[in-house]
Amino acid sequence: MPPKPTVHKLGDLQLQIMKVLWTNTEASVPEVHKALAEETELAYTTIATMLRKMEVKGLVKHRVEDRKFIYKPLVKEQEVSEKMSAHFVDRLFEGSLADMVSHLLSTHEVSREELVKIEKMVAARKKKL
Amino acid sequence: MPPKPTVHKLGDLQLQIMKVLWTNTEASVPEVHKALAEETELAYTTIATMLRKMEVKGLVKHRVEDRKFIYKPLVKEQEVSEKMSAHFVDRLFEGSLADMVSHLLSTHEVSREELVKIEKMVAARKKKL
DNA sequence: GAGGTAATACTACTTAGGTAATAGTGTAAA
DNA sequence: TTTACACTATTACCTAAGTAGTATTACCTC
Repeated sequence: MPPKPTVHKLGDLQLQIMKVLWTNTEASVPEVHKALAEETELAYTTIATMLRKMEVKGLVKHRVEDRKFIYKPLVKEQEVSEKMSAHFVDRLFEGSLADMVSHLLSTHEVSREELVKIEKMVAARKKKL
Repeated sequence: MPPKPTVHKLGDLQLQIMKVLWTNTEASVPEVHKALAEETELAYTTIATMLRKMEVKGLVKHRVEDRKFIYKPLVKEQEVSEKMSAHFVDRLFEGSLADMVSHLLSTHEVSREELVKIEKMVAARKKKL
């Protein structure tokens, strides 16, 4: 098994699959397929193949139970979000979080509630310095 | 020429190249190559090939001048950042800017200055609602 | 025990990004 | 006028993601 999967560049489908696994802690192929069916129209075998590839890559592992493959994540959601975010901020905003937020604020739809939430988080973070 | 390049998923190299073009408003292949030489060790032809591919994709166009290809961006930096950010926030945080910021704040190194900057931006944004 | 059903196994193909070697060409210098 | 230089053109590979068809297997039901 490969030790360190390069977790900062997961494809869209892989990420969707991971999200299902994170939410359910584990899932069989049919379960993943069903969970994604609402968003996309993918063949059953597509999911199965992808999971197999993801296992080779070290993102998930499986055990057999009841003639079914039960897949479990091998990487934490926290870690993936972290790596992906860091990579993204680096790539696009040279690592400046402020630039990123600035950009998002000026282009993204944001509700007052979200703004308040952000303010609170920033304030809290400031105290920790 | 393709009308709408899918601007929300540029590869790393393509983005680096675009950044050079945006900064210089336009650039020849040697110029791009030189600009990127500080960050990576890429063959001259790699840059040339990539620019050709990017032209096919509709990201850039070129004119000939003095026997050289001068490439110009066909998409604005603003637009690319916007699309890429939106896609990213959607993919990873189900579109919630607050979740994204929360995550970044808790995992990313942030200086006091950055926090202050963000606070100001949020406050300014709130007034616009 | 025959057959249907639900899984997995295998194989294959397409596309895009990335990387680069080699071949060709035209201009300027010697 | 020959050659070297600086570009572009052509071609080729590799990898990863995504997508899925076909083959196989095993179990369950009648």
